[in-house]
Amino acid sequence: MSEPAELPEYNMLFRKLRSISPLSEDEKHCLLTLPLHVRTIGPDQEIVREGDRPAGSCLVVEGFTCRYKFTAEGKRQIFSFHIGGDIPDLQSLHLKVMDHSLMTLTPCKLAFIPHQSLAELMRRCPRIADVMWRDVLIDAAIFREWMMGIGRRSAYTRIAHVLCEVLVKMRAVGLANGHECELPITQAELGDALGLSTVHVNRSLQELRGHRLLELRGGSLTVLNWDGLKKAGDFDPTYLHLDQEIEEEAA
Amino acid sequence: MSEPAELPEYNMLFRKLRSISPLSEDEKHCLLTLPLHVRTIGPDQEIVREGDRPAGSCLVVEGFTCRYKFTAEGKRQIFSFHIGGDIPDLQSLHLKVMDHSLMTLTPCKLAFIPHQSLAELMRRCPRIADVMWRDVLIDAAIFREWMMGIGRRSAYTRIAHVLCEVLVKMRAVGLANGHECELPITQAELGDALGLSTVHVNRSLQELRGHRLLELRGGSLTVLNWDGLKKAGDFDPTYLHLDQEIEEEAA
DNA sequence: CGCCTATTTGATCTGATTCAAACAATGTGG
DNA sequence: CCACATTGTTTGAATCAGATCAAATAGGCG
Repeated sequence: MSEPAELPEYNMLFRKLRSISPLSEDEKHCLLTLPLHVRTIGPDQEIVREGDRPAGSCLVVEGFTCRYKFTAEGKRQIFSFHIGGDIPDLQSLHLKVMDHSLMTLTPCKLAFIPHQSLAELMRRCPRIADVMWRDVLIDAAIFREWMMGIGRRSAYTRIAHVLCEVLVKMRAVGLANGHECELPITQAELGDALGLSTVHVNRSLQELRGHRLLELRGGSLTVLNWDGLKKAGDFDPTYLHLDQEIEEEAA
Repeated sequence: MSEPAELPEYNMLFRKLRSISPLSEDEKHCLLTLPLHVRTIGPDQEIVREGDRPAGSCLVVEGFTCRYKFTAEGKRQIFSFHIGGDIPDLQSLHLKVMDHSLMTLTPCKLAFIPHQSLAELMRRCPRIADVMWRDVLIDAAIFREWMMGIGRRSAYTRIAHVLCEVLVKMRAVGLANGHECELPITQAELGDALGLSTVHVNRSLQELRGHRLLELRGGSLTVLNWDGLKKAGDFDPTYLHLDQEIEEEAA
């Protein structure tokens, strides 16, 4: 029998929670009792739909997913991107009806966790419940930051900002090497996330490239000038509330 | 000695929590053990500042407050408005450093609650902890909805939407009579919340008035045509996750 | 190779900003 | 009770960031 801790689904969950707050051995053991039902899904598949009442939440093990909703006029707003370790619909544990949808952007490995098991875990291990609290609060902080971008920053700044954010988040869970990471997101999707048209995303991206701040091709992001990009994106990672140690090694 | 339940600070807290989920008598009693230190503050006063590490959270008893942050170029984004019963910085219980600021918009009565007391309450009364979970998750849902507005809806729709939201929230805690409520918020503040210039807020508001949907003068909002305003604002209150009973009586 | 999806380019249009000034309402001190 | 200061609302004109429309390229991949 394989060591459960070595299973990628538990491993990603550890790394994510660890990026928020250190975990004791006890707490890790506690986590290992969580039943995770892994499933592989193709790209552009709905996971949960607005109006659903899911009986469990899903952990992203591999791939990229996003939350979104459509306007009455059929315009899409993407609220967040999610990567390995994230539990995008953790909220459905407390808010029974989904007020937005969830889909894959790339092929994904997802692990489903029954709400009951989650609730039990949090009852048995309050420290883990606290980390989950922190997680949903950080989520909210990211929403605020995106709001700030969409409401008050230029397209150029906004794009730089979100790319900084993605890189830092990827680094925090060990999915980036140095200033490079996977980013298989189309310009149209970026636009839907940032409240911009595809055309304008394309042009602003060209500017960022022109300023030698980054490269973004073939589904992968390379930051050429981290300080420059941070400045261009008005990016200060405080709002991500990463654990101090993690944040420092990323500086 | 006066009945504590009659004190307005506890009363507002009850009403707010009640709007999210029904409370048992036991739970109400539990709440009454929370120490609330009431303070009166003038308008446009900072309550907590970005970077602070508050030792308690504050309950709004009377008046209007908002969360906000400034861009590097000095543009302000308001993230949310808060009314009686709200605990705008509940998050500081779990995220020690504030990533945004909090200020009063009008003269306010605020009640401060030490984090320690809050934590104890939630430990002693898990049902109340659950309601608080729901509350911060609803907060996040409102952020998403605002994001949607700023990113994808026209100025006209956006303003209609936020006014619907305010009225529903006021009604939920008993601060509105019918289709009328206090709304002592300037057009500049509305603009900072919706990512619009004051001038454009003014013009869109005139349109809404012109369509006989509402009146907004002297710090008070009157909705003349609720269905019309909902439609104009692409407003569906699902995201507010109000308790069913409350939602129905507001329909 | 040919199909499909994503990126890029060009031209035009428009919702919203900016700047500037007038106007209204409210409050303050003499 | 009035003069004046302050803050908020309204109007007009000019400008611009970003949208839209349309078409050309460029990649991937069966």
